[in-house]
Amino acid sequence: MAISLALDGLNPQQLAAVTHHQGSMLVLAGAGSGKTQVLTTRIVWLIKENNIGINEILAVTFTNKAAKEMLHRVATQLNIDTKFMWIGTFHSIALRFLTKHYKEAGLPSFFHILDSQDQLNLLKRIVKKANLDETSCSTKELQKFINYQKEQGYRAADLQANNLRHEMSINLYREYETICNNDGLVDFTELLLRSYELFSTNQNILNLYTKQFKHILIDEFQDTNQLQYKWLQLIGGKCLNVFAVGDDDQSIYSFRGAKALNMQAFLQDFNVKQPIRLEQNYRSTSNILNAANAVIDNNCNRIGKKLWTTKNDGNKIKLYEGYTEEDEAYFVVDEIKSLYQSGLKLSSIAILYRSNAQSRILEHFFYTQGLAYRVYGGLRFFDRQEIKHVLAYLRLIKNTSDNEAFLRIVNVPARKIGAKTIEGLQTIAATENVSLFAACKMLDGKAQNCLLQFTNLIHTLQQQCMNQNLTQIINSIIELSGLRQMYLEDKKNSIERLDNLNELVNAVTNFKVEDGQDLVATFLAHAVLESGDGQAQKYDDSVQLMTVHAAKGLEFDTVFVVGLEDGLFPHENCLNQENDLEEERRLMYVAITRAKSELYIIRACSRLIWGKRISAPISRFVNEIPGELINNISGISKIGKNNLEEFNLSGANSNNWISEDRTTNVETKISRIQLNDQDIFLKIGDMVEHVKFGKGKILNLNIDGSKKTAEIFFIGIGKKVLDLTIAKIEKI
DNA sequence: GGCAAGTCTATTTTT
DNA sequence: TAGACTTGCC
Repeated sequence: MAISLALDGLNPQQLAAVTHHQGSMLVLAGAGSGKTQVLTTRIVWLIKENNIGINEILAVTFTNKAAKEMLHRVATQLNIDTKFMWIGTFHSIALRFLTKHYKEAGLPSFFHILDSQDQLNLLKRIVKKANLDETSCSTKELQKFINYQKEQGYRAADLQANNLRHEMSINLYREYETICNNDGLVDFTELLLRSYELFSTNQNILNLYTKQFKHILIDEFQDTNQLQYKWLQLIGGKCLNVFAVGDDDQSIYSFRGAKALNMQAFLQDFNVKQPIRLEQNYRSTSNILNAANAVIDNNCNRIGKKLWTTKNDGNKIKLYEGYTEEDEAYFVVDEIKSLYQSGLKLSSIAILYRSNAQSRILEHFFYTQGLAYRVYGGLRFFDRQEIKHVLAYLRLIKNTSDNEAFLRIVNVPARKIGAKTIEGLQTIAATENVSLFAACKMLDGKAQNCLLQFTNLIHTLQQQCMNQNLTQIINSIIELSGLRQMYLEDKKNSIERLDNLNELVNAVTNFKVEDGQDLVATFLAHAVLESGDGQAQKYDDSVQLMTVHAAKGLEFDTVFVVGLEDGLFPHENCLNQENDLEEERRLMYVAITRAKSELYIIRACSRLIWGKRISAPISRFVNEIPGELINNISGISKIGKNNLEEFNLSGANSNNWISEDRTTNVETKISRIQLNDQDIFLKIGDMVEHVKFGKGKILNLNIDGSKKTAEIFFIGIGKKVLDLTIAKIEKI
């Protein structure tokens, strides 16, 4: 029996969690402790052993990736069609409620979900319309304000101004609400707030679901915010079988409202006497785990747990101290090359960094070394302009009141409908209380013809919608709107954008919905809620580059954590606040615990930040790892082991940031040198190859009349001063 | 519509 | 500082 086999593999704590009977439970699941296995096995156990119906379980996750993984595992263990199961992200579950009860929720039957960028664009227009500028009213701040209020459960009408600025924000919030209601738009937080309000004001509907759901399971509980918690209290309050899994040590999203304190509140509100602790780690070697434990031990605000393993010590953690960010990147890529040559798969290696900007230099070295890599993050498929344009046409076809969609595409491709015409339309729309689309027919003047052509286009597409499938509709949009032609003529990124349009057609063709669902609405929601992975090239075997945040929930054989300097990791903005510093430390904990067998921790003694060369002390988190777990391999630097002494990198041990003025830094000096009858350009920091000494790095250049010399560090040899008029070197 | 000049922004990000 | 993005001008 598959089910008993699944239980056989569990340790006592995991078994207790999986088979927990009555009442709510909190599971404190450490990194690598088999959390997902526990959640999915519990779902299977509930269905198979306790006769719980597949639609009587609600399982909520934070990311689509986690939801998919859960569905996949449940499907394989139960061999059932999981499409009727209530497994999904908070947002997709909320959407499901709202779609079903749109009338009670006060929504039109066809509403569109705004992503963060759409929300920001709309707010920009609102701010502009109110005759405010960025300096007096930052739209990003306004976005934060509105989302925060919604997360607290407040509508604009609930708020009372306590100063002028506050009053302005509230008024703009009110205006935003009005526009969203008129145009049928719902932002991310609105999905949650509106479904919360649906339940709190509509007892019948609430009863329907509190009766239906016998068991509720929540993953990554430490990431829940205030609204999600209140939502859960409403819907899970009567079921009393709420099973929450989380790890307070991996709470890294408090900057966007996550409250790890919800875990403590949960114990009380849901009457959990004794939480279950999963502390056995199945992922990392003992050395790696001990390092993680030692670091996180420095945090005061924790529920407290200690991970252990039966695994061997494994290798020590390798510490490499480069002298610049280039040295750091060079070392990492070179080391990965050796690992690859010794048989390691590239896809089992990850490079983790604190901020996205750090990937650039690494990418450069990967590129020059010809190693396959993949960067996570960045522009996602459904966020690309060409895709958003097509989807905006689709939105407008389905809902001509969607003014945001209208504004996006009315002049894309260009149809001579400029800012003045749009202003005219907006005036008519406001006075006549109609949509911009409807206003097109009312505007007289020069642009009338252009507007007519546009509205005719939309009408034609609407006609086609009646008797075409979605693939045909998307194709029609791309052709008839002129988008394909526009991108054909595009000088930049033409091929890429056309490829993406084709990819969109494929995505639509493969998209399936359940009976009774509105295909277009569902597809549009899918595009917003699951905008998909980064568009980085997918090689079968490539090194994975990502931020530590993005790495949560993943594991790799070999992990390089780079940029371990005070000011970068922990980030400068977090150094002064103890709470912030603790969150940074949790981030470090997440980074370390991603590694299964090999962990490299790396820092640069000096780094170019915002045009200034900064020398920062090594990250305090590195110092929190016991010395006996670390093997400092800086001595085998590919660029020369004496670098650190030679450069007298005082910053390495100082507690303050030392900033050197870039103008006095010789690194920018570029000299033209006559060499082998060929002109080459050399500057400090360049890598060169010498016939006899091999690879090296230029440390200094001395150009004095006809005398041209360079100080170069050669790998494994050390520093040499060479006469550039004779020396046989080549730039590499 | 295209190009040059000017402006902005550098912490993390899922939905 | 540098790159992305926006604005302004012809």
